[in-house]
Amino acid sequence: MGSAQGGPYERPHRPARPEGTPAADRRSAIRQAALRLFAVRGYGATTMTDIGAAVGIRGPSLYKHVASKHELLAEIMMGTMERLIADNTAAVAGADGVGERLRRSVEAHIRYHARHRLEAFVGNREIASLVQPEQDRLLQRRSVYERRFRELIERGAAEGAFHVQSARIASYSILDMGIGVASWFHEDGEYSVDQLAYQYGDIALRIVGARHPDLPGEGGATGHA
Amino acid sequence: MGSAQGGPYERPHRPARPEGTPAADRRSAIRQAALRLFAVRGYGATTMTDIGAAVGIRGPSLYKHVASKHELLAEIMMGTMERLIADNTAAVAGADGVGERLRRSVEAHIRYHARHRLEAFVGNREIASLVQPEQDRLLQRRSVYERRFRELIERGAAEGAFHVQSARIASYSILDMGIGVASWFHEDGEYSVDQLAYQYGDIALRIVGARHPDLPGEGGATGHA
DNA sequence: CAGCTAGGCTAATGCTCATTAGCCATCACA
DNA sequence: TGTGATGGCTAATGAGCATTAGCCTAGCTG
Repeated sequence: MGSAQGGPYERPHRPARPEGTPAADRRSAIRQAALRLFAVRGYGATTMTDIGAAVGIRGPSLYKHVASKHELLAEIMMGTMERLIADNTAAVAGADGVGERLRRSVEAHIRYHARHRLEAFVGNREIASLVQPEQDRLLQRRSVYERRFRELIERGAAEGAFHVQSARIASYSILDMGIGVASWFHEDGEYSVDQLAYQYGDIALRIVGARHPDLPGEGGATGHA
Repeated sequence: MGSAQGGPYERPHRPARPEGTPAADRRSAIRQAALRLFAVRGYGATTMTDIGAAVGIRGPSLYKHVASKHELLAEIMMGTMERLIADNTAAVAGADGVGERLRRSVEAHIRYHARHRLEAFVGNREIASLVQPEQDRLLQRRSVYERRFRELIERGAAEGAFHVQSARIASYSILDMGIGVASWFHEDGEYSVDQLAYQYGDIALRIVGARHPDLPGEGGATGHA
């Protein structure tokens, strides 16, 4: 016996569950592995065999857990967008004033892109790899997210708290600089996620021309808490 | 007669050169077509047949003009990076003072990302699709480009003209917001390339905490040096 | 007008993949 | 102890693709 398959291969039957691994764990391990591979090699260059190998099984066995490679991508990307929106909702809740709301929104944005850099990275790069019903849905959700920033800045400008030439451009520049974080941030780098979020919050407030106590401008870093 | 190939196909022999098309033009038409397709579908999802069809020939005929699909991508990406660096060099030449140098650098950065949005878009998204000698060379060139911004900001901070918490983060945020332009800019949109470049120049100066006469903001001109 | 070259074309070639089929061992549970 | 479900595995299947081979015509050159 040994290898019961009868194939010419030497590999013994691995115990089906190395640990106490309920089905859900295995599935999420697959998603994690796929995420890492999509981030490093790109969706198109990642094979089901690669993903399987990363969790210790063969490519075809993945189909016992996921419907398709596309489903994996769609799930990762949609999940990312939804969490971004949910984080924004939570961040903004109970904040008074446009300045505070913008700061919290930006901090949540940065925090997400730093903490979940792979998700964010893939979520931004692989849009063209999505197939049609999903691609449109994703873009719609993204535009909801973007609109929140734009409208917040428009409101701030209308109230006289912000001073921008274009709310649209201000919002894009703030969002895009956050997206960039996902491509260079490293956990063990110079700054912690919290420090990063705080600094980007300051930068965003500068972009919209808000004056606020923490950043007097001249001697900028001085007063900050 | 008609189709001299003898195949079962109905397609007549297209004149080899619809216009006065010297070899170089055909080659650059191919590069253009490849660029557009890479941008829209992604490198991996674009086939040689697609590229051929876009210039009116069959996939295999492309090999009379280019060595491989990879070569096309590498050429596009390297060319983009080199022009970005060259534009920066030209922009900065003869500029006095860190503020002016930063403004001109940013304007050139934005201008490139708006005018050559497809190149810039592909250049940023398809890094993982490059094979090894080229990928490293590209990343090296990119880090040269990034370093220019960072060092400029460091210098400005040292001179007391800029006020940033981190030159690295300031430079990344400026570069990243420019990269973002390539993904949403549209020639016939709300702003011209020049207007866009100017606005982003202002934003960059705000990010680095430079006071400057053009953008008083709310009493912003107050402490102006 | 002979012949070379450039640049098309079709038809292989030889992969690489995602996905499906069909088989089997383990295990929870009766 | 028997049995059904779960989750592995190998071996198709079928498609798509980059690239190569080999052929052919038109047009220039002499």
